[in-house]
Amino acid sequence: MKKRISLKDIADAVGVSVSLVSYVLNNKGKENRVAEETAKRIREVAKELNYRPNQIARSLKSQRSQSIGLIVADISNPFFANLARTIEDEAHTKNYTVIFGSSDENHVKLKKVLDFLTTRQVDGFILAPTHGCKETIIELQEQNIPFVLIDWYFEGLFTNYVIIDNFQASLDATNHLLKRGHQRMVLDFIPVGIIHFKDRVRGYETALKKGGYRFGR
Amino acid sequence: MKKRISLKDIADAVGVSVSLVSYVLNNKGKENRVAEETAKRIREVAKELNYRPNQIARSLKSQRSQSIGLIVADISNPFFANLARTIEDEAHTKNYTVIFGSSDENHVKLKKVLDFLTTRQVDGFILAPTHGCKETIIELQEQNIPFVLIDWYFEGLFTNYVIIDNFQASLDATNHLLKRGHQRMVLDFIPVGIIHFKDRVRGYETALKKGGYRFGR
DNA sequence: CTGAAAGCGCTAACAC
DNA sequence: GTGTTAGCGCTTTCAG
Repeated sequence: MKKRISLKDIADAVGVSVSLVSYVLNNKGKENRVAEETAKRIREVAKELNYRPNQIARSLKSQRSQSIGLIVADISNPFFANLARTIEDEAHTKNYTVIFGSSDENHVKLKKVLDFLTTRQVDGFILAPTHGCKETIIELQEQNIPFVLIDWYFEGLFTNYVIIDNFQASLDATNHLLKRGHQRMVLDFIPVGIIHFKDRVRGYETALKKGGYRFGR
Repeated sequence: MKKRISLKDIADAVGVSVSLVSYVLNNKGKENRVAEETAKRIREVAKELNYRPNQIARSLKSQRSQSIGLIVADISNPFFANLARTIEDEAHTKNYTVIFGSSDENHVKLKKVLDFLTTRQVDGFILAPTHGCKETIIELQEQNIPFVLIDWYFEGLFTNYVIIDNFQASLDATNHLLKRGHQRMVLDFIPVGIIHFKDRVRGYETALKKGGYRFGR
């Protein structure tokens, strides 16, 4: 039954103070002029004892958890799963961990998950908004927790977000169809006033008008 | 710029000690006979100030991070993404958070991710082994970190694992084909000595023999 | 019924 | 060059 090794264990083994060990293991030894010999001993013992820093303690001190919360509608949805993978890779290279949560497109659940992860002190969120979550987003802003929205944004709400260019995509799609000679088409969408649907309608309409076609609702 | 609210903030606001606040907010007030009136005040103020416990501090004290590491080959693979979702739901109900990592079926990367998450003090792992990771698994055991293997296990290694019944599945599949009148079939598999492939061959062979058919390699 | 204080593992300012 | 100490936010023992 091995216990986890702490800085103190190393300090005791080498016969120095914890702070020295901390300095050396964080490579701050240079500036603090730690004796090369001591540094070497410390590094050796740390390795021998298989020391793993305790990120929790570190986080408490630094006030940064080095983790981000990823909230999507459903992590088992391929679109989000792919996203998750990319985010994971990027996060890991920056020494960040990613904790995920699914909202099921339900703003009540979204809030619950957000709260859950906030308690875990995530440093920020990447989240896919759900219908009706505007209030929650505003609260997030007020709490000063960094976040970026994906796949969706709110008109009149100043937030970071990354989405596709719905207008351009719709424009291109319509033009593509027109070019192939299709003149009668219908744009199907959910009429809930969501910004990206508006953009898509606009793209569709623009392409039609530019081509000299009729646009009706 | 709101700062995060701590127990001390509440204590100061109410005019009591932090310990009292801690008791009340953890519902240990009953046993410790906290005055109903005081308890009420504390709860009110906590709500007003929108207090969120700091799980990091809690973890440092309790030595449990309330999080589990999920390591799969690739989180964007639908099989694993589905698994992830189920695990997430279950974990959240138990007040556990799940941190994920992908190994890309590479045992070197697996070890790296394991190490990364170990530093974060996850309480345990759910992991899909990769080829060649036996050594790493043994180290995990030696470090006394709880884990359960999924989709794969090692012969001669005493670990928890959850897999499908490869033998039965293969037996059923073979029987199904035989029943439909298919007598010439071939079982294709990767000959790397992985336990579940062995089981599948065994199921296949058993079905064939039982049916009185020839089994050759 | 309530508070003081120690300690979880780590960092960093400061002292020697 | 190295050690002491305070403190991150919380829980919990022990006093009062």
